[in-house]
Amino acid sequence: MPDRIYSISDLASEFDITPRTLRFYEEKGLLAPARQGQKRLFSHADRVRVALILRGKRCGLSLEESRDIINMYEPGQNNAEQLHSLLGKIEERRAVIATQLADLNEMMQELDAVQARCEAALQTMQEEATS
Amino acid sequence: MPDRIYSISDLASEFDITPRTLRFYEEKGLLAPARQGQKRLFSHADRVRVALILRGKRCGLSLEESRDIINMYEPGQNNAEQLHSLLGKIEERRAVIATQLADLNEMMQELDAVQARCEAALQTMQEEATS
DNA sequence: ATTGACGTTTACGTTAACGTCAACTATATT
DNA sequence: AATATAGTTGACGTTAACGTAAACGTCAAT
Repeated sequence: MPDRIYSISDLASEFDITPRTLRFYEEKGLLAPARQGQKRLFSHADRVRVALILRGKRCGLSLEESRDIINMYEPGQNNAEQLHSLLGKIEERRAVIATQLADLNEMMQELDAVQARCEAALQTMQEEATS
Repeated sequence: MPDRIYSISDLASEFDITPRTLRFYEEKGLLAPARQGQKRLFSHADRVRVALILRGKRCGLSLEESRDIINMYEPGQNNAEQLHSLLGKIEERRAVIATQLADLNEMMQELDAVQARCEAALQTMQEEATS
């Protein structure tokens, strides 16, 4: 049901955030849910945007960066200049992500090494205990 | 020269941060440079720690998280309980990094898709112009 | 001897991303 | 009608990670 409508607390509980957070995201221009009087009505598209924002956060993006990237996903009808500028931004972002991937892989390798040292130390302790 | 000594501005300019930042890291317990009177004397080991902190930041870690992870790298002489706890933390961190890697790869793929759409749009505009 | 470059501590200011009230509205239920 | 439930808009508080400014020490060079 892609045309389902979500209340603010529906989305809040689903994504394990507070209503305040969703209002804040709207205030910052990351969301623009429909209204019925005062109440916010979140669409499926809004829900996807929330998921993208949270993924961005997990990657260490600021809300502003997330907003920019999410806006990339909806090119709309642009002129050539805008498209070129967008391609440039995509290249920049790609570079950032590339170094981040490299950094994460490094950290992972080092954790492997530390883990190996830990297990070796434990092994040694056990051998000493049974000697 | 692994025994070289760095001034605070040496490291600041090398890593493109301010002296204030290095003092702040010390204040937060991430660094503990030697002193000669008032002056801080940064060793090669301190330099490595700074690099680790900054890599952590690029990965979206808080300073506290970076400090914890860096401390993992120097197990020192621990007892079995500490080693087990450390192994647990390593596993947790490994899981976080794994999802982060997945998130980044997703973002990268989506950027690929947006880029393709952009280039296609530009292509179309060019063809229209020469028709 | 004073200027300038570099360092120090102390302390207050700032931004991002919300948390936490308070006071109010609307709707549904008992 | 009164209560409960879910929503709203301010407005102020909070934490992390520094920035910025003041006031001072030190040492070499002019």
